[in-house]
Amino acid sequence: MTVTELLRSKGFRITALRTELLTLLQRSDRALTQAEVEQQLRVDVDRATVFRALNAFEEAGLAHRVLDGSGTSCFAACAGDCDEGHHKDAHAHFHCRKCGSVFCLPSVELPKVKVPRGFRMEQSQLELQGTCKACT
Amino acid sequence: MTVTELLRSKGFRITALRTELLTLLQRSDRALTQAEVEQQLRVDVDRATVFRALNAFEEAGLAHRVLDGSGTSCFAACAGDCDEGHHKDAHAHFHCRKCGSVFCLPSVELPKVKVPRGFRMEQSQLELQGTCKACT
DNA sequence: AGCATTATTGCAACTCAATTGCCTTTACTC
DNA sequence: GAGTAAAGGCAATTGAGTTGCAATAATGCT
Repeated sequence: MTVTELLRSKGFRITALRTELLTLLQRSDRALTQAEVEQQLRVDVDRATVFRALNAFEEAGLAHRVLDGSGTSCFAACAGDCDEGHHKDAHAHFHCRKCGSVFCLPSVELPKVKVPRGFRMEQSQLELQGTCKACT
Repeated sequence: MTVTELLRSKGFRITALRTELLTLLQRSDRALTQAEVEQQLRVDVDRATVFRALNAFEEAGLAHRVLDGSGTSCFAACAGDCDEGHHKDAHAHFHCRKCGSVFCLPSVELPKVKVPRGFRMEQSQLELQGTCKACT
């Protein structure tokens, strides 16, 4: 599916920003913060606009959100089969301590865990920290 | 080891705040945000002071930091065998979606994962989301 | 193509946690 | 008890995240 088709299939309108934004996320091999997104976008947009677009993408299942080590949100395009509000990207994320980048590791699967009696688990994330390929 | 001995063993001075703070963290069954810590402390202290104390504890291996779902830091006392800068608390954390609490789950062990060639893993966290015992 | 409808955007203001500089206070050492 | 360095208080700042509202533009319909 093209970016345009993807956007349309979720009921979004086709605007310069949203097209560029989704393309950018798809082409990146790592998750980007909003600040990074703003720098890399060719179009000149307001922070609030990017903010709302990213949130809309997440809710629609076009992108998923990861918290980097310091608590800032990073976004990456979803593999493809995510639904509204339900992300099935069951993979780990790697945070580089040197450059701060967040990588998606589709090869690392999430473990099945048992939570204590009374708790009901709905989702899980596996976060790894270390040094990335480029920084080694 | 008593709280005082613990503090002294890490080279800290014995102050009212730091004693109370470490005691509070040890007695809590869940990780606390700085705001929660400030509310629960009997002594009246500045935010910056609590901030520095928590960071110092983390660096010294007395407490570990967990990010709650929204990016805020939570702190919990370490089990005991953590070193300066190297936390060995290999357990998962549970974030309740209703009350926002963060629980340590010592019973859930972290999986051994293989990272791609070129990456060097140093640490990992397993974060679970759902509904906690009290909120069910 | 023209028009109405409604999503999207820009602007501005605001929240809140996190953070820092600087000066004062105080716990610890000798 | 005096000196020293850590710890604390105060004030100001950063930066991400949010929101309301009015202006703009994409889409559907005729």
